[in-house]
Amino acid sequence: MRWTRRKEARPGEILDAALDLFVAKGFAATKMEDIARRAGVTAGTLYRYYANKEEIFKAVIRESLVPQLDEGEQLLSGFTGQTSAAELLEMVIRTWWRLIGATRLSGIPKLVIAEASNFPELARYHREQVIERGEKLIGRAIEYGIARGEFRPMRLEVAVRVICAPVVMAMLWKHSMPQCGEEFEPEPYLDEVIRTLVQGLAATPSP
Amino acid sequence: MRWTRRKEARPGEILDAALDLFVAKGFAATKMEDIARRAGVTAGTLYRYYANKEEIFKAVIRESLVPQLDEGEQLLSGFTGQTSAAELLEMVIRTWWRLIGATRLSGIPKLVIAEASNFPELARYHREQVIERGEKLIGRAIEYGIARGEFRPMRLEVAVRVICAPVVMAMLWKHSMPQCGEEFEPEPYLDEVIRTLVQGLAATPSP
Amino acid sequence: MRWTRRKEARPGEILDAALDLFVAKGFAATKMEDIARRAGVTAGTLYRYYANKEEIFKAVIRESLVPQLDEGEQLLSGFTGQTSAAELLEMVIRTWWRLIGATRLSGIPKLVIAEASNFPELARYHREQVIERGEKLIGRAIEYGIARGEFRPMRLEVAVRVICAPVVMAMLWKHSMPQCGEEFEPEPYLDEVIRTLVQGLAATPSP
Amino acid sequence: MRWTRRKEARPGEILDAALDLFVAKGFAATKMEDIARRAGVTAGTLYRYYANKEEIFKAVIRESLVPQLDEGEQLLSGFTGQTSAAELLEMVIRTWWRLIGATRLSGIPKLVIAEASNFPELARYHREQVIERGEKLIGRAIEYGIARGEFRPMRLEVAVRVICAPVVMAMLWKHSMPQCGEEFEPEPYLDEVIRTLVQGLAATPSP
DNA sequence: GATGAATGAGGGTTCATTCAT
DNA sequence: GATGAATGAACCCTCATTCAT
Repeated sequence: MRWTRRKEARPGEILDAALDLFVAKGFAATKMEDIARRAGVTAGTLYRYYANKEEIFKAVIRESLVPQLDEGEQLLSGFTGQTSAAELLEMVIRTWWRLIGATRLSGIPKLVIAEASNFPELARYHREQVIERGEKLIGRAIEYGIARGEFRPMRLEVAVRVICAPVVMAMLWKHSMPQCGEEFEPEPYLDEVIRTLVQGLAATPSP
Repeated sequence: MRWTRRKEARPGEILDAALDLFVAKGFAATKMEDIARRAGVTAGTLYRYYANKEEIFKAVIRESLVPQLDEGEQLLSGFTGQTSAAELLEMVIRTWWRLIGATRLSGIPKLVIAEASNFPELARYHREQVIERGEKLIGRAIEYGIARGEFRPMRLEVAVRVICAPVVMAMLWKHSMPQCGEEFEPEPYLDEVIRTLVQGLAATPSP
Repeated sequence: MRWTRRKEARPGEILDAALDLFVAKGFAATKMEDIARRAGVTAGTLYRYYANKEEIFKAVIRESLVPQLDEGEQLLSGFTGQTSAAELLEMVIRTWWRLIGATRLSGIPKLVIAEASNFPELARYHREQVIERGEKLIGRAIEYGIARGEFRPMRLEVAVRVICAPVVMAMLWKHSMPQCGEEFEPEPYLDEVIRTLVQGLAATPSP
Repeated sequence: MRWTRRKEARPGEILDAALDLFVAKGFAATKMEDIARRAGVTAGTLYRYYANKEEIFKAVIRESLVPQLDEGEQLLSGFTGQTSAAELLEMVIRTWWRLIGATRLSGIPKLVIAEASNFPELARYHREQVIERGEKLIGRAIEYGIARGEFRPMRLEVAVRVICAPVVMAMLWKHSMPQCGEEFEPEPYLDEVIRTLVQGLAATPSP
């Protein structure tokens, strides 16, 4: 048959294909026809759902990361005062990795970083919708640790980045190291990251 | 004669211009004519020195970081057994930032990460010539710390990445955060990184 | 049932919508979907009534002017020998303007002139069905004037064009001048046209 | 040879080709490649000289009509008070026809009228650069005639249009009538136009 | 050695048209 | 009879690359 009624499924299939290709080849090197073929349609069809390539790019970010963030926020909102800050921090990082880092979505940071200068509006959108919310989550964990005396006092926004950096890097490495024949094992790396951060942020033990 | 000097200087001027543009706009969005104009020549001239755009890209990556690494290695080769591992680690990170992070060269990691899949051969080259040497430098500092009992025992190649991650991220943020109106201040961030790493890697004090 | 009526009304509604759009934007710039939307149907439906865009265009031209011409001919057929040629000429021009010039149909000459080379067959049809009949009408008025000695002798087919030109131009200006911010007032213009023609065609008064 | 140094000749050749095609087929129906082929280059080359199709359109109007208008103005600026207004009017019309109507440039009005709605800016430019100057020329002739008592008093801007209409129509007919197998002979038509206008505008002879 | 005019392949996008539902 | 999702052929335009000068 020429077409089956999948109007509702199409946008998702398109974004799915686009995410794979953007992540694999970058924005500019991804051709509309490639996206179309992978989504099982022809190039013209893409334009029924998205005005142009850039809109697809934006939709990919919007539709894929934001829901994961919602879920992450919900999962982490329920911790009680019985959890130690160290446990909370570990939980945040491991949840982050499970929901995003271990999935295809881990390719998005690479995309956003690489294309930030060509699509500043997109970078801003990503910052507002994804980064700021994520940083808030992490910020709360640190605040909690400092308040409890578990973590030493420090500037919140700086500490947040100290924690984000190794996780974001893990996502980037996951997508760039295999290209040069190197393998990247996230697990031992993340274990060590968590250990180092927990110990590194800890309030110095009173003698 | 001035031209002779000019002729010999050309390749460097071209790579100089190309680095600026690649870093600012990415590989695909950088036009040959833009490179030419910025290098003070016309498009045709580029082809006297480089076979095509990809070769310029590769040359930029190849030529730019290696000399800095040479200098870095030399600077750090002279430390004596009197330096503490913590001091050494700080010195490594601060030197890294001074020689690379604080300069235009900080834009290269973004490029390599973004284009790793389109230029796997180049990614491999960069890994061998830059990353591996850098990791070796850092590995030596960790080894030294472990041997002295200052740092707790850990898998070297993992620890190396734990240290690299926040510094590389600083370079990436420096080039992507301004695009979304956010400012990134490397100094307080690096201070905190160093503090956290030093404390986080330290051997736990015997009670 | 309403649909039956609807079905019979459809072609007219389509041509109605198409006329508006063709006149406003030209043939090429008018999209099938725009026509459909304005006619209250979807694009696919147009093809139940017309084989393609060209056929719609042709139908628009064909169907729109001819009925008006019929009416015009009828109105003007009844003049008696008591009317002066000058009066008759004025009546022809004013009727022409009232039935066509003052309506949407005034946009058609622009269309036909612009697309004559792309649709020669249509141009020929328009000439035969519209222009020639119109010219005949005017020709009769002139003949009448010459026969009565009111108008000086002249070549009929030339005189006809001398009379048509200012009226056709009025229709063209009406549709092109507003686009450049100029307003076109047909009434004073037509008054002056009539005055000039009546005096200009008059047999020179015997001294 | 691959290319001969004709940088200076190219723009003219391109506009030449474009004018022919625009006049023959309209703006939208003229393909960039057609223009290129007729100008003896490839499509890409057009973009070295003009940013896009619309710019070519604008350049065609600008470069072709304006110089003719300059010449026309100069030719007509030298008439003395000895010339009768009738002679002057005839001279204006015949000069207009000789410099524009009898040449390829006679195709431009059709273009402008047809595309006025799609390119309002262009229509405005044409009005300012061409029409207004032309109307001024004609306005002066009428004023002169009224001042001398040769022409009857009338609103200048209306009279100007009464005179322009038949000449512009001649240019339009010249380009649209051949498409429907009809031939248009400008000479007898213009003779009659002039005769009618001169007589039609004349002050009525005192008895 | 340098220029820059010209090429031509290829990408993004549009839209008349088709046809399964 | 009507729909509207999908197609695919063009078209405009870009730009890396070439090569006569």
